[in-house]
Amino acid sequence: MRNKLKVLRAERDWTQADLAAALDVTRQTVNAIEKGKYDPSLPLAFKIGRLFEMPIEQIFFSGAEEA
Amino acid sequence: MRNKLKVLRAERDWTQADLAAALDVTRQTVNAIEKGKYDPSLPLAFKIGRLFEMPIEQIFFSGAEEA
DNA sequence: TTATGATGTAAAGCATACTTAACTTTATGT
DNA sequence: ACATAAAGTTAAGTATGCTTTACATCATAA
Repeated sequence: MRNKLKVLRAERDWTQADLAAALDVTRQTVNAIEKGKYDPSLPLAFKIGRLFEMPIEQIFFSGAEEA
Repeated sequence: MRNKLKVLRAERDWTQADLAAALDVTRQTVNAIEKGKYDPSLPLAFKIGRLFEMPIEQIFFSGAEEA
């Protein structure tokens, strides 16, 4: 699953640590999600959507590869 | 996290087993999610959204309780 | 009553999400 | 060169998502 976190962060000039704090997760978690190491849980995805004020589908997209 | 799975299923007259098959998960998984025992992973939530042709936020909603 | 389909539930196991702690790399500025 | 901030990465541990197997409950119907 790909995502726009890095761009959304850049638009706001936020560090990974800033975003992590806003989401109440660790910096490592933000880094891992941003780098596609794993997908966020649904609750965390909702938090992200709320924070950036956009639908989850506009932030995360399941590339053609996945089921 | 609450959800409308039971209603969406009812509207289509699908059993939990039908939905499970459509999502390629087990019947127990559908039952557990439907009963709020746990939340689906983000990829599964996407599949559900695609299947019912509606945004994830229209199927799942984080009630006031959760972070 | 007996059978059948749908739903509910539980235990054990594997995979994934997330944490803490620590170290490395890259870029920027002095 | 040295310091610092940001990003990248790793290991070990806990929690959650999902599977398989199995059994229990409930409604409908023959």
